[in-house]
Amino acid sequence: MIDSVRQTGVNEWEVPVGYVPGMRVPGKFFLSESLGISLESGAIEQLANVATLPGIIRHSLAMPDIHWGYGFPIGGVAAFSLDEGVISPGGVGFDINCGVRLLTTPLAQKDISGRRDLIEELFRAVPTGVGGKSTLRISPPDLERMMIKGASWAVDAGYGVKRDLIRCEDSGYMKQADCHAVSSKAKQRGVPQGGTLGSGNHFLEMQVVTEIFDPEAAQAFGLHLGQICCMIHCGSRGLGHQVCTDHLKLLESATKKYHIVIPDRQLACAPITSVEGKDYFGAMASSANYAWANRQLITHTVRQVLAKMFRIEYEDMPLVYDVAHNVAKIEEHEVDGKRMNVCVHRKGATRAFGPDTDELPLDLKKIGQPVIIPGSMGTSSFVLRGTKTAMEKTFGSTCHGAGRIMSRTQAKKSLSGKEITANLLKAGIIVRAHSENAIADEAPEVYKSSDEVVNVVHEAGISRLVARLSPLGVIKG
DNA sequence: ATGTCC
Repeated sequence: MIDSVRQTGVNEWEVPVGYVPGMRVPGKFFLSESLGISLESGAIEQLANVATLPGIIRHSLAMPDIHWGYGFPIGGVAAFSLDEGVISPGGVGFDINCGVRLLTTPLAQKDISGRRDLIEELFRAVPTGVGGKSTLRISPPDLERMMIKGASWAVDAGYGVKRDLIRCEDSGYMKQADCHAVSSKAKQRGVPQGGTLGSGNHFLEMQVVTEIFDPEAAQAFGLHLGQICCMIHCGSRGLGHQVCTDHLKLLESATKKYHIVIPDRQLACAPITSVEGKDYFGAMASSANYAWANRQLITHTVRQVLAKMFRIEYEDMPLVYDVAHNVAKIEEHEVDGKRMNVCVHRKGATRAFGPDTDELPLDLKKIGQPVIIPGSMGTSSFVLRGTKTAMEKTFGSTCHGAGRIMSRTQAKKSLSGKEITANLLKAGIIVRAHSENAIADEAPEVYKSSDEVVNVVHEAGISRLVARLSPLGVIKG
């Protein structure tokens, strides 16, 4: 492990104040010894840099999928006081409300095994790739509604059922959306992309439940062994990216205007109470809502395809849950024995609220929030549940996925997409993408093992394993 | 992640 970092608990490490100049609080991260081998010192420096920001509460945190990112590390969590704290686009990421949802079906593995026609049909129905255009007709007024009402716009417009909304984090929308803070350029990019998947690590995957770790929680989440599910991983597309780009520029000036000293330009930020901070928050919330509506639109398309192909009912494909893993939110947490509202940044980290949290629907209150963790291509995904320990240690947060260990350029140089596709097919996994290139840089070997990452958070107690899902067919950008 | 450089 890195010098001066010391172990403080099971899979729990502390970066002391003084690791970089100006730290206001220590850093804390969750990692096993074996994952420590691929830990980048630059990511720990970023974790420490975040601890210098005004108003940060308790710790700058990182999850076991930590890696080097823009300003903040990916896998980072940081909570700020509403009076003295700042908001930073680097703490949210470029893909605002990148997230993942899990849909169940009444199908069993034998129903879809080897069904290349299903994967082809999904690939045809759900637009993918960089600049992928929607087949739905989203008008500019629809876009405004998407940004204000999120998933509930989609449900009201007929793209889903009411129950979907109570199975989304924040019911699928943030009330602080402010469309006026979203540039016309961002809106222009958003209109044609409603209901599209995107590229990179985004995917739509047919999976089968292959292991149940926690029968009581699995039952409450509507999951059973051998069941076919569909996982959807995507975000706010060009709209969120443009919002991030626009506001980074504005916040770079605001950082100077408010005399905030930052150790890295990429930590551009503004007081949460400032006009610049509020504008970014409003634009970010609008993008988050767009992403929730986007995942809802894709869900609708998937349900239509499955209903038609397998003669099953649209209503028989309920949502387990939908989580955001790139977002900043105002949440109530206990700080020094007092309940208070704080601004929690999660960048490549998932909310994991424990049992008895107000936000949870009644039937999940005893169990805790479902946490959906996507695996990399060809590897397992997981469902976990939030815990009281997460509420105490991580502002109710856990990991978000496997975490990249090889750069995209390196992967394209050393791996062949064709070979990877053939190997996956041998393992019974059908992959469909626009190009071989899109497959090479998403190969299983460019990511940390998702098994190891979820084991770290399980053992540390900041979420608990519920079920394992194995891939059968995947569509990629 | 991203109309992978306005």
